[in-house]
Amino acid sequence: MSTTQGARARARIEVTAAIKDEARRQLAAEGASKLSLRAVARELGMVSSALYRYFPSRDDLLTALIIDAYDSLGEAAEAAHSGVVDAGPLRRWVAVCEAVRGWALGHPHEYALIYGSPVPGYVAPETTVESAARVALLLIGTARDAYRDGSLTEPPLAAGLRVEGERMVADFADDLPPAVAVALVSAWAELYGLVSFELFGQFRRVVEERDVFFREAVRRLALGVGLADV
Amino acid sequence: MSTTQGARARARIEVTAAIKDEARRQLAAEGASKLSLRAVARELGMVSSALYRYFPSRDDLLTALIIDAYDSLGEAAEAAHSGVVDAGPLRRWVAVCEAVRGWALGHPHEYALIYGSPVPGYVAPETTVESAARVALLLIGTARDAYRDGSLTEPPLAAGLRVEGERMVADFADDLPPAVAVALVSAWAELYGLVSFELFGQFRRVVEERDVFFREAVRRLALGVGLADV
DNA sequence: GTCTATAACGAGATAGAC
DNA sequence: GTCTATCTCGTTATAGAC
Repeated sequence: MSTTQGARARARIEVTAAIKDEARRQLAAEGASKLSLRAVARELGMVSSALYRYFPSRDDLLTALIIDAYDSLGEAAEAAHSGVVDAGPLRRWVAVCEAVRGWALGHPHEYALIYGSPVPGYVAPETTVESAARVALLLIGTARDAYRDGSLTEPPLAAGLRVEGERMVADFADDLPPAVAVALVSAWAELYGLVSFELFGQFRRVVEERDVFFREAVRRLALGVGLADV
Repeated sequence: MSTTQGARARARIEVTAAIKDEARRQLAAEGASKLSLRAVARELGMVSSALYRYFPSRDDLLTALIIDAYDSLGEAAEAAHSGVVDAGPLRRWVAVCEAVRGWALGHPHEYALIYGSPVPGYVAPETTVESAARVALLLIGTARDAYRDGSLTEPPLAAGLRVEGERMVADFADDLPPAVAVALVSAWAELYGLVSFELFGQFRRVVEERDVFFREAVRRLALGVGLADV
């Protein structure tokens, strides 16, 4: 009995994975807005109605792909971070940023899915936020460590952003000074600007030495947050 | 005779504009990858083959929309810049950045077309680069003016980026020091990271006071390039 | 010469009856 | 779960109106 259930559960997991793999292939070929349950089913030799046992709608399949992408990116960033846990905050910051870029270059279509144009008619549910936050948590962590060991230089904070900074601290950057929270959010967005421009072709004929260029750019972002240059 | 030609030319311009308007409407509703010549024709009461007199292919229509978007953005940025030509470089930098953001918020789908995920199967031709460069030229201009009037503080340049910086100077940043060219390119990409994150929903529950947040962020970008805080 | 309309192609999506 | 009839699409060839 339990073996039957186990086999059934295993089969379900396998089919779910096969569906997502095929969907990812279509994502790469046609773009997220053209993702079609029917086409996925056809490619897998299933009938479209069978897919609804695994994903109740196209949007649910999309959501699963988005969460997978955020988690895959998050794991890559966390792995890179673990590799340098003993290094100083700035080196860890750079390692996380380089992992983000590396993952993006290796998974361009999944990157576009989560950080590119929104899919028309699709709104991401709350379920995605936890996975989406993983990279940001690592970046916040490096700043927090630098703050705790006293090596962090608090950046200036415009008067008009004091309240906003305090709200940020309360919401997701506990312990940190408001100025650092504000700087972190800017640097976070700017990091993805660098990655997106490279990935989406805006650096063509503009940046050639992309590895060094990126590393130095994210180093400067870290300095802007207040991490020490050691 | 010339009036006939004029009428014909005028009609052609009007029809071309109507096609692009309708295409933009579909862009907003369905996304670029689903843009369909037939649907555009149907909505305009034309037959699909008639469209080929105006755009030799679907990709050419897309290209026209992309160029229009870059030009519309460029004009907005140039207009904002003209409004503050007499101000210092940093104020002009901020004005240009705010114009970019303002245009993006007002034209989200056209922004997604030029700075969002690439359209699968479409490659932008060289024809787009001139229009695409207009904002960047304004930003470079502010740095050049600051450099000429002596108010620019040259940012540090990593050893590994010297050659790259010199190439950038030769390619598009004549007169400027290599360190400034490199910093400009980073700031340029980072600017669009800020705009994209706001527009694509990543700031939901993260940034609330978006006007002030953006202004202060792009001010910091300007300082990173070396513009003086006056 | 400039335009629009008809018709058709091959490919693919879709809805519903069975 | 299968099949079919009917849609969509980009694109081309052709014919005729202005």
